[in-house]
Amino acid sequence: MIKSPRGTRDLLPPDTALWNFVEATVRDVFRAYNFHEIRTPIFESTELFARGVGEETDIVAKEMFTWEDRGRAESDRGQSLTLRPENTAGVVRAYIEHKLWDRGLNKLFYIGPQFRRERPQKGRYRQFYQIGAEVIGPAASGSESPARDAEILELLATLLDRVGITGWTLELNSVGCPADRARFNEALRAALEPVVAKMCADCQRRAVTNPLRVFDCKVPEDQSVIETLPRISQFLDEGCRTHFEQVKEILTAVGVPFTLNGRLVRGLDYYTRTAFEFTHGALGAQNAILGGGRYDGLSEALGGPAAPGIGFAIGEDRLVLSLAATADSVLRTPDVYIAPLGPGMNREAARLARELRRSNKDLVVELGDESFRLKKSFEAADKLKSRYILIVGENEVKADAFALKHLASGEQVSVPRAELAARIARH
RNA sequence: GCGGGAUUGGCCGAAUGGCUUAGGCGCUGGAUUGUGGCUCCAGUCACGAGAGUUCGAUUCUCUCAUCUCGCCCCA
Repeated sequence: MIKSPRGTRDLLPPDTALWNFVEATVRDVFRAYNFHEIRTPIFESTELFARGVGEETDIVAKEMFTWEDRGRAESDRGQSLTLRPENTAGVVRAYIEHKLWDRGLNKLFYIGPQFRRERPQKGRYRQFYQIGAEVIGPAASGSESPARDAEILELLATLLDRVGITGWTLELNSVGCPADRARFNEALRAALEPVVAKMCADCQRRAVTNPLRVFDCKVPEDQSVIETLPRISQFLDEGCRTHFEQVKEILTAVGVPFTLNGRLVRGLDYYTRTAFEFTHGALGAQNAILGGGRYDGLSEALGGPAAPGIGFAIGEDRLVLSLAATADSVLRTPDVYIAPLGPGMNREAARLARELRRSNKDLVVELGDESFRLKKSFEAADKLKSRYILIVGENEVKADAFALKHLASGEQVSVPRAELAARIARH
C-alpha cells in the first residue's frame, strides 16, 4: 500500500471543519486590523532562504527540501530550488520584487504549507501549516514604531481568544540590534569560559557553536550557572532600550498580559529588537504555538531598500492541536434530507433540491435516492444528523405539498411547495 | 542525526507458540414492502514488512518501516 510520505498527513472531515473554522476566524481578525492576504510560491530559489534565513541556521543547514531544476531553457537549468521552510523570506522577496511600498501595501498575511525535513513529533510535521503576518515598509510609514509591535501582539491575543485558545502565555524579550548582539555574544563567551566545564555536554557544545542557545538548557543543575550569566537586556543601546520600553507600555495600557523572558532568543538570523513567543501547555516539548519578532535588516539583506518589519508565524497544526473545541462542534450538518419515495421520484426530488438551494444559499440540502425504502431514508437522515426530512412521494406530487418532518421532535406537517424554503430555514 | 516506547480488523481495544483469536463502535442487510432515532437478529473486516528460531508464530529473536515521547531545533 502506498502511504503518505513520512511527516505528512491527510486532513479529513470532521477535522477539516475545524481547520476551516480556524482559518475563517483568522481571516476575520486580519480584516479588522486591515491586513491583506498575500500568496507566494511554495518553492523559491534556494538562495533566498540562504540569505534570508541564514546559512548557519539548522533550517538552512540541514532541513530544507532542495533540488536542482532540469529545465530546457538555459536560464532554468541547474537552478537550485527549495520548498519554502518558512514564509517571511518569500513575503519580503515579493515586497522588493513588486515594490509594494509604492502601492501602500505594508500589512500582509498568509496562510499556507511550509516544509522542513525534521524528525516528526507531536505538533511537528514535514509539511506543516503556518498562519503569519508581516508589517513592513519604509521607516516613514511607521513600520519601525513600537506601536506596530504592540499592535501585532494585541492582534495575536485577540486572535487566540477568538479562535478559542485559553491558557496561553505571551513571552517577550528584546534581542537588540546586530551590534548589541555581537557585544553580548562576546561577553557571554567570556562569562562561560571559566564555568562551562561544569555544565552539561549540550551546553559545552553550545558554548562553542552558539552561546545564545545555552539559555535554552533545561538541565536543573545548570540553572544556577545560567542565572549568573549576562543578559541581552544589559547590552541594548539607547534606541533599542527605549523602543522596548514603549512596546511594554502600550501593551500594559491595552491590557495584554505578558511575561518578560530574558532568556528568549530566536533561531533565525534576521530577528532584531522585539522577540516573542506564545506558548501553550498542551503541546509537550513543542510548546510554542507561535513565534515572531522584528526583522529590521531583512529587506536590505535581500538586496531591497531599508524596510523595517515585524511579523509572526503561527503553527496552525499546533493551534488546532491545542483547541479545546472538538471538530464535531463546528461541523455543519444538513438542514434537510430529501427522500424520494419510489420509482420516478428522483426527478421531482432533484427539482426541489435545486429550488431550495437557489432560494436560500445558506441551506444545506442532502438528496437521497428513490431506490431507498422510506425506513432507509429515515436512517440515512438520522445518520447525517439532518434537522428535517422531506418526503417526496406520489401523494405529495399530486397535492404539490410535501411531508416535512422535524427529526428531533417528530413533528410532521404538510407544506406547500412555495413555503418549503422559509419553513426549513433556521430561525 | 541520537535515545526510549509502541505497531492487532474502518476506529477503539483484549487474549494467545498450534485447537478461526474476545468485546465495543462502525458499516451492510433483516424483524412483511409510505416514517426513523431504542431494542433484537444476521453478516462484514486483522494480527506493520522482511528474515530467523521452531514440527508449527500474531505470540520468541533480529533488521527495516511507520507512529509516538524526548534530545537537537523550531511553528
